[in-house]
Amino acid sequence: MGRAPCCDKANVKRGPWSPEEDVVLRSYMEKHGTGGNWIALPQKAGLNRCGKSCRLRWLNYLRPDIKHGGFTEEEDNIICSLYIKLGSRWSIIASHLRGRTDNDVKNYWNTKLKKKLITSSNNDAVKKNPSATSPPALLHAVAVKSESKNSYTSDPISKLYSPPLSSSNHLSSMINDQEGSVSSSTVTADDGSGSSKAGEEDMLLSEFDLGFLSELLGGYGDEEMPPPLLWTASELRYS
DNA sequence: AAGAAGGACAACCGCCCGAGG
DNA sequence: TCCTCGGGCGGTTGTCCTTCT
Repeated sequence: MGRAPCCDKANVKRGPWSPEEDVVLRSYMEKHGTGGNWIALPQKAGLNRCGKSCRLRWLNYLRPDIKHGGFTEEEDNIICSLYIKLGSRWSIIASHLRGRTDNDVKNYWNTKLKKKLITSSNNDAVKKNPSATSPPALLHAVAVKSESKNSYTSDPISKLYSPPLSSSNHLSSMINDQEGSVSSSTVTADDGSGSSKAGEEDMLLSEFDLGFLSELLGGYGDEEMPPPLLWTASELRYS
């Protein structure tokens, strides 16, 4: 028996937001902030929407200083490098890019960056070894994933690159503890069920693959990452 | 010109976790 | 200590737009 839904889905509007709804939500947020409760917000604001939907709309679209599209080469490098180090921890990756949201980064990765990486790898592999007909296994895994609808747990690249973290608390401390770099050594190899051994077994990535990817990406492969650009509470609440 | 296919991205779903009672 | 609730996250789906045939 699952938990009760956060709202009555039959009685709330779903789908794309209208400009009118955006105006209502934005003006309410500018005047009151979230009030510490997203679930109650739509009722207070006079919106016939789920609280989570309001939250998502605000964080990913209406929030001030949000940038859409136009990812720079430098941002590409940061995203790729962090993906190598952290896996699909989009919120953390997004925190390193001012004005970018996790959803934005995730979409960008899934639609463009992943393909770009695969293309680059093919070209590079051919340059290095003309007789080679396929990219390294790791990048092949990306290609496999892009063609499948496998779940997260069976995603080969997630498996390889995503040392499961024991808790979001750990992630927060990881971010806060950073003094300008994201090190793979700060990531706990833990499968989330208390077995670190399983986590270690997941670290199947060879040095060759990591080196290859770093070389491929250039930029931040083995260098220090720029510090995360964390949003302050006031920025988030906009109150 | 019309339909199909693919790309981009907004939005939803379901799960996990921490806080608080 | 247990339970409930809300926030947050990552994966997936839906929709619109553009390009191709």
